[in-house]
Amino acid sequence: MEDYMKVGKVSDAVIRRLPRYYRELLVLRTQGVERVSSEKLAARMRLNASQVRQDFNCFGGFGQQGYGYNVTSLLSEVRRILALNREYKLVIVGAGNMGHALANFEGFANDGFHVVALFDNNEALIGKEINGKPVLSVATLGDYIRANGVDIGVITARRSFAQELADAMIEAGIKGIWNFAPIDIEGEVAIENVHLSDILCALTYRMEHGNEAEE
Amino acid sequence: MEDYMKVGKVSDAVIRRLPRYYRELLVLRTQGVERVSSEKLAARMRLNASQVRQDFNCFGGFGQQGYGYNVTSLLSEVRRILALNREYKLVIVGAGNMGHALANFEGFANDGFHVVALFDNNEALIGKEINGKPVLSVATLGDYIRANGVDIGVITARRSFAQELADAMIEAGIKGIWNFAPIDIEGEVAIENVHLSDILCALTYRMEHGNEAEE
DNA sequence: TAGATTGTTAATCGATTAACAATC
DNA sequence: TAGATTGTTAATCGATTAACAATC
Repeated sequence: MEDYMKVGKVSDAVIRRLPRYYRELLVLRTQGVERVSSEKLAARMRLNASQVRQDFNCFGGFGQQGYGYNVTSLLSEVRRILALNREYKLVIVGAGNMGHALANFEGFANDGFHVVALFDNNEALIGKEINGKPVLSVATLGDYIRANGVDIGVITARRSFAQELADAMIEAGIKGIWNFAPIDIEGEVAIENVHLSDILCALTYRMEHGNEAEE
Repeated sequence: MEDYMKVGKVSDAVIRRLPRYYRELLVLRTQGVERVSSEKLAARMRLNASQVRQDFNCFGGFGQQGYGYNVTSLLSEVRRILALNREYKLVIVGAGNMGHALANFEGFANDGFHVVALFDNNEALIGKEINGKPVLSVATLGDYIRANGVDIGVITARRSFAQELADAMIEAGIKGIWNFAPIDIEGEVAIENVHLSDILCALTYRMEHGNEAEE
């Protein structure tokens, strides 16, 4: 194992901040900023400078005393830590409105995420194309994943199908699942459950109870 | 102020769990379950029973010793706490794929969220309808919010417009903002920033580094 | 009453923040 | 060298978990 792979158990809070660092560093690079101190980066992100240094030091010493962090090299370290320095094949299961939106998601463009196909059980959709990607029958999902080495499965199907779709994809060797159905998918791969309704409810809570604790 | 309104400062972690309780209680009610103990509820949600009791006791004593919690009445308490016992008017700013998907979002159906209009600056879209809702010019956004008492603004516009759209909506008296643009919107109202790319990056992190710390 | 389970206080654990020696 | 800023240890803060008296 390479030296830079030796990371201890990293807390969920740190993992959630990594993509934010990545995003902020992209902005800094776009602005042509060459170096940044933990203090400046923290101020931009409304974090604490100690926290920024602690976070990066979970993975290695990327800074230099008296100088700070080189934006370009820190960016490339964070990319590597997030495993964004490779390509991913995605399938979207459920070709409804949400599946449609994700098939056109610009956020995929930059970071090597390639939607290779959508799946649905609606005969009217099967055989069509969405954003140039074929819509296939859910019956062929497992075989397609195996045959094409698909990495990530995105679930936008209804709640009642979500877990069995996940099981089928895991069985077929998928590495990660990004679930938008309103149920907590479980399984022995990396899973991110996104509950849009939950976020909306948190919003109404804050609208009602005041906004001090915002994010 | 009513007695039940007296809540101290509630941590973000608790607020994030409230919608999950709500969702789980809806399932229990659907299954016809009449009462539930903190232990059973915790087991279903993979939480700790103490935590469940602590969480509810931020807002009041909803249980009964030796009995547990009545599902129906707890559900109605959580609904009230989340401020879901009223109706909300929403506008969606940005009638692209994501705006389109949200205009059709089923999660809105149950909980009194009503999308009343979409806004875009694309002349080709203005005047059209999406899911029966008019697409209007962004130039009329502020006036529309004022005239119709819109509660929540959903931003699915591009990054470069997002903050100024938020500012305009806040100026017009909006109460909450649900932002999907890849930037952290700031303002003196309740705001939820959803960064789908960030979640996807957290997924690839876990795919690469193993899944022990999953959610 | 006896059993169950809450509400609540205390203990533990982990994450954030502060401090500072190391060093560029 | 002097100044700046890291990496890292220690202190603090807050959230989670355990324990148990109260009570239905």
